[in-house]
Amino acid sequence: MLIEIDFNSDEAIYIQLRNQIFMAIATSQIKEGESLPSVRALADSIGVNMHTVNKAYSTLRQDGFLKVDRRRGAVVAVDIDKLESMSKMKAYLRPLLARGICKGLTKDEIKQIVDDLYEELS
Amino acid sequence: MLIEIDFNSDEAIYIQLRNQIFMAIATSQIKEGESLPSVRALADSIGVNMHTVNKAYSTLRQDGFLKVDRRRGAVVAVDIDKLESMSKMKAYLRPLLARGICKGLTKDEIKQIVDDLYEELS
DNA sequence: ATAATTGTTATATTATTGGTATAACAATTA
DNA sequence: TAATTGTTATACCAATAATATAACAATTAT
Repeated sequence: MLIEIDFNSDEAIYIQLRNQIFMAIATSQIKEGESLPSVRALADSIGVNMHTVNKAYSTLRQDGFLKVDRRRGAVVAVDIDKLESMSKMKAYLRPLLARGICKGLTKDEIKQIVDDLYEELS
Repeated sequence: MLIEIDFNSDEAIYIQLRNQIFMAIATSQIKEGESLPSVRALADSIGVNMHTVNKAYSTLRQDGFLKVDRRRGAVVAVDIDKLESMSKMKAYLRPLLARGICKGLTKDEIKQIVDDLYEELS
């Protein structure tokens, strides 16, 4: 798994990590049932503290993307709750779309971006 | 202008403020050329410190949503840079869509949410 | 059986950020 | 002249992000 952290970003490291794991799962670079590296191994490989990785894993577990097995470590196991996912997506999207609308982006332009990203991520 | 702050939210107050101003501009509750309340007046009306409002206004100015006129205060003046807006939108959307794809949301379901939000925000 | 590795938890420290509290400044307005 | 504007500066407190050790029980490998 290829993880790239920008240490000059204003985005927290554990958030960057979480986002890249989102993308790795979406693009099937990591598949359902497979294990992620151990917190120590991943921390070592990207040069951050173990707890930073642990925090990313913990939030992913809490949000239903991983299940932790004592034997196999952090295993990809996505808990599908469509209603909740739709609701969260809408809440996250609302201020973003409002921002775009202010900047004159049309509905079709937004949908085009969605198409592009789906192409990129699937 | 109706501003509602959730003091129990984990979202920073100045971010909540900024997002609601995005939405107020998008829905034309505040129109181009109109002034926002003074930082002190708005701070008073929602019960927060002046600097919290000032921070929201400053980021909005920096991102090209307001221009500050010594006489008229913070005036809505959206600077349209479509290329940059598209680029930012794509960057913001990427981890969100990755998250949605992991949760099994289809392209059409995302587009439906975009439609709903455009209906709500325009 | 022993040693090593797993996720997890606990504590402590440092730096940064968010928010508040005063206070002052120059420019503008009433 | 007095009041209000955005802006800036300083200080303080609380929460968060990240690091550094350290230990624990459970599991795995030797």
